Amino acid sequence: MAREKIQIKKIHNSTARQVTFSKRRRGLFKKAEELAVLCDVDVGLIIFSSTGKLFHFSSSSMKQIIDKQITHSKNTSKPDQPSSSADLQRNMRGEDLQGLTIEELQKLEKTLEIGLRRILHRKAEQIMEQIDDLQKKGLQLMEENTLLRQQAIEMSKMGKEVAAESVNVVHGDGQSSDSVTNLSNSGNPRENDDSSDTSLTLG
Amino acid sequence: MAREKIQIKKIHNSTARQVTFSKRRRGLFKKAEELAVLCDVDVGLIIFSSTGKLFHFSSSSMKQIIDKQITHSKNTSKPDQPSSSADLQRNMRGEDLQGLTIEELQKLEKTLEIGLRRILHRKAEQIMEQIDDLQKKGLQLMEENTLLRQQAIEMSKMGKEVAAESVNVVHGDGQSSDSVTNLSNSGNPRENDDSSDTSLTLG
DNA sequence: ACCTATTGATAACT
DNA sequence: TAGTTATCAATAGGT
Repeated sequence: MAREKIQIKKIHNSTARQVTFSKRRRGLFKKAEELAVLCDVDVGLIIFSSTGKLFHFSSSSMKQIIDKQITHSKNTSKPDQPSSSADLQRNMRGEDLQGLTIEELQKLEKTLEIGLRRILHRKAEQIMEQIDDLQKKGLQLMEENTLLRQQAIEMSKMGKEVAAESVNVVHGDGQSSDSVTNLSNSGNPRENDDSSDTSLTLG
Repeated sequence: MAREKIQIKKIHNSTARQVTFSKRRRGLFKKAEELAVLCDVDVGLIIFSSTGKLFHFSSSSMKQIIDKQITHSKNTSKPDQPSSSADLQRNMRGEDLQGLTIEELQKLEKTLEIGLRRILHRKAEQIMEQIDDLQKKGLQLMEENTLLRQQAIEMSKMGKEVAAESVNVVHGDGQSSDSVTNLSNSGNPRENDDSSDTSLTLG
């Protein structure tokens, strides 16, 4: 949609692909949100880039709180119980239906439809919650990483100073810090951390 | 992006909202797929309409990836309950879903879908039975009618003969058949219920 | 559902 | 990565 029409197939030039990803991702998020607002629907959008970055948008979150209240308030009223609970439960599984009238079947159908709708809705919410969670954890880990890396650098400096004082380096076990020991990594070549708004990198 | 610029806020006219939903949903799916292909990324898109309908798009193995991530992160929390029969029944109604995992929700969904399918199947059977029944009764009545009509004709002939003899015609109303009275039932107050291709409505 | 004037998105370039 | 712009694509309102 621009200077030239393009074929919808993988862009092989990696730079161009990255640029297009950036632009189109924004556009997609924008349209997702517009749809959610205009039409009053729940929209969830998840994108995993090939480098493991996660981008997501979801329109429901405030909605969950409201739903919780509704679900809760529903429990206060429901004196309904025609046949036995066990019968009803079997009926809801589609068993022992032979004795039921069309009206009863219709009522059962409605109940299941509503239940199914709620379950689907909740499932989508759950997925979005999980994603939020992952994102938060990822960010925490990234911060932790940064901190540890700095500590490693400082330790490395201290090590050099010690070495300068005496050529005899005790190669013993008398290490002080504990949590830092496993930090020999540094083999982490990705740094840019261009993180835009909602991105998270999974190792 | 059209004849007139619009504000991004809920469309109050329900018809217009539905139309816009339809159009924009298509557009969004298209763009989601284009992004996935052009940039070689995994895209997952979930839309819940306000009527409970679910629309989704996902490129490649989104589902697996999400499930994996979720399963993995699940280990970090969740006390887990065995869940009583009463709980299950509420869950099947779509209530108290907050504590359930996605796996549990999925299982519930499957159970309800199967139950719903069976109920619809049984309902269709029931309806067919009733229709058969009505048809039989209808045929019976038609035969009975034919008979009665013939009798009427004959009576009429006899009446004419009698009339020929005497101008006094007896205008009797003597209805014979009994089964005709019960034919006005089928009172079904179900309303439109637009969704659900699988529903069967009796007029 | 189809049409089309208009707005919006974006490919190529800087 | 950000900004510009010519061009293509999406779509709001109407039929």
